[in-house]
Amino acid sequence: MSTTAVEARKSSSGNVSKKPKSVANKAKTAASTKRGTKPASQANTKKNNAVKEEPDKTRPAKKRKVLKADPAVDNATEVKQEELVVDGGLKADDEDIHRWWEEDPNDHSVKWETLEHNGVIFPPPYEKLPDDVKLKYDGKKVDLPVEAEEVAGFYGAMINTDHAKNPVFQANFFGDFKEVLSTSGRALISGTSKFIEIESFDKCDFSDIFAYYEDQRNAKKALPPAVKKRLKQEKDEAEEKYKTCYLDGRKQPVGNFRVEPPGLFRGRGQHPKTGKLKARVQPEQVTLNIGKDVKIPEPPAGHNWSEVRHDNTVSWLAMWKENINGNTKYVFLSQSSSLKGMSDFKKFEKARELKNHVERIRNDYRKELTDEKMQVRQRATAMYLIDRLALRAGGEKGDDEADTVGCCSLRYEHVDLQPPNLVTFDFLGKDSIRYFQQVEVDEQVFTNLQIFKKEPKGPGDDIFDRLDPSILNKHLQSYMPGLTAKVFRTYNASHTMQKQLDQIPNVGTVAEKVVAFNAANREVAILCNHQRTVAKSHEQSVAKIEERVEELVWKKYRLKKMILQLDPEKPKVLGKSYFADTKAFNKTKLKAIHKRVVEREQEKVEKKFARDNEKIKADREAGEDVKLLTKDDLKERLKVVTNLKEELQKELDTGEFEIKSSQTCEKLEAQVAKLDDRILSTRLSLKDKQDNSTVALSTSKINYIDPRLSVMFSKKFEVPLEKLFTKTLREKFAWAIHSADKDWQF
DNA sequence: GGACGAACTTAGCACCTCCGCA
DNA sequence: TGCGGAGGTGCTAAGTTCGTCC
Repeated sequence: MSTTAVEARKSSSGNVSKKPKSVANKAKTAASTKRGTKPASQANTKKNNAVKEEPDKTRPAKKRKVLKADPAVDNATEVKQEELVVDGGLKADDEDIHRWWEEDPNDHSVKWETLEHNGVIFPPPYEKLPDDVKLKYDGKKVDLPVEAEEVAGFYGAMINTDHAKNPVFQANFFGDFKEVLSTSGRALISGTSKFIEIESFDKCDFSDIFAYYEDQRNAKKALPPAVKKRLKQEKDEAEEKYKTCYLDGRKQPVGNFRVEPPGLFRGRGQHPKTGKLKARVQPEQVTLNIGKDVKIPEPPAGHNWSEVRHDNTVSWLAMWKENINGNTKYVFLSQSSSLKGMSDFKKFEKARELKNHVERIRNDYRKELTDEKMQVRQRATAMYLIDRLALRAGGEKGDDEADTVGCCSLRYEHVDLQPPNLVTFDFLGKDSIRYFQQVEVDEQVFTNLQIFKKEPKGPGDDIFDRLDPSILNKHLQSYMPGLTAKVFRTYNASHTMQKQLDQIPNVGTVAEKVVAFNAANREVAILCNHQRTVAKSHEQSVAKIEERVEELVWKKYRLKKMILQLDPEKPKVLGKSYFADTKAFNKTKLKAIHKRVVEREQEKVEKKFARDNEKIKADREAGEDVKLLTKDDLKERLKVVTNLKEELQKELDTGEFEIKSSQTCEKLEAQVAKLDDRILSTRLSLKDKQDNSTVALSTSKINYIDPRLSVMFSKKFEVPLEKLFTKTLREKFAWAIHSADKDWQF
């Protein structure tokens, strides 16, 4: 990915102009969006599907149907026990494992027969600030009604964040804060009955509130480990019953069983509503979905649920509507549940099915690039971009959302054309992540894009004005049931990973193989434009590693100088090139390195001294009869530093090195070789760090790369799966771990 | 056939934990 | 052994897709 893309990310606004509504002059001849019945293969959900379930002993064992017809899952039926050695902690012979992925996937959109759960956990009620912690307005402390104080606290706790510095965030927060203030009472000058009107954000001083919450955070951090452990245990115990549910009698983990706490909406990019008050959700707003004839969880005392449903065609356990965008929030099962595993499995099988159609689809869209009908030509061009660049479909967005686009919603200003066939894409995609790519495209694609940008179109106009995702997807369904634009992303990601893995030679250490695996993963992440913010400390830590490399090279320089000092004839034996780097340092450079090395050594001694004294202090408090270290002790310890300083100065002045009598040329050469190894590995890790600084590998690993590829790699290359999948991922992908062998192919 | 909404997947960030290095 | 930082996890925003309604 280009550096430019990264830089632009920092200011997520990018340089992309917002589409003026006046030019929303679309002649979108959208085809019918009326859809037929869901294809069986897609609407493919079923009951009795748990991964690590605790079987309900009261129920008869479920009948297990083994698939034979579907070649895609043939591997699943042929797993040998000994191949399960790297199965992520799941016992190979575990009879408790419900192997739903080996069962008949025929389905009728029923997700469960019985469902039992304990509802959701609500966030704790607001705790008032201590009396001495107040918002200051115009320099005066003010008393706020408790409702308004809570909102002020939301902002006050985060004044050190980038969000809080965003003017839109501030304006939205302040607007809602004033509204809460007007409905809940008025602000008083603290300790008086005098009202004060809060009208200007700039006159608000949240620093006391911030300091209070910061203290709370630090106090929590500083708790003794035993207390932390106890608190965690208490929390776990209180939450235990919400963490699991029973789906068709099998115990399943629940995902987000906590209702989202109130706060300020943290919209990404230039979201017009960022900073608005996200209201506290009351039980009266929450709808539960649960099986019939089971105990309905009690709402919190004095409250009622909005509704209790028994809809077994959906997988959510609870839902409510949030107040900012009117979106529905759901409580689902956890990623490691059978229900989610099943839909993951189906997603990847769908992508694999595309293999059988992709050539035909490509041939067709290549032909259609010259179609007379504009809509067909646009569709073919969009298909080309989705297939080659892994773009998202790109649905239309409203004015009350951040201005981001995907393929179908690309606008004039997002695509720059440089003849003969170079296209520059520059737009903000999902999460306002900048997509910046220069690509050489087919001549006809280039010509088409020129046509789609022709006058009278200008900035703000859609490139694909005859197209939207529903038209595109409807066309795709004619090739394969359930095929949508999104499937191409999964297909291309997994296909790329397979190709990359095929190129890795099965040699070297486990660590080397993991590096190669991650490099393959990185190719996929780059394809999908998965980025992450460069850590604030990144530059600093890179500089630190660079210094470390420089010092290693300097150490090598000294060793080689010593060899020459011991035996000036050595270049004849080892070759002149061996000593070439003894000329790499001039006096200025050496001085700088010496200074750094001496300072660090001094710092180390002083830190150790302080630490030792702290320990002694603690021992004394515990009643031990020990004396604190004195300034003289420190002086004594610092002698090592003084000696080092003198030794280096002498080297600089005379060019002569102090060599211990026990040293020999052979020993020094061995040390040089060791340093070479260290320099190489440090440089490699630095490169890895820099290559990965802006690329997020996890998103593609979690969502796009068929996990069976990773399992195959683990087994074929004898790399423990723990090196590729975290514990959570091993749980999420239990189905893949149990169904892929070393020969599995996407 | 467009608007809207439900249901689900995909996504990055923030916080926490734990491991390796000095 | 203590500390910093990498890696892991939870949270929730932001997408896609598809069905319904008018």
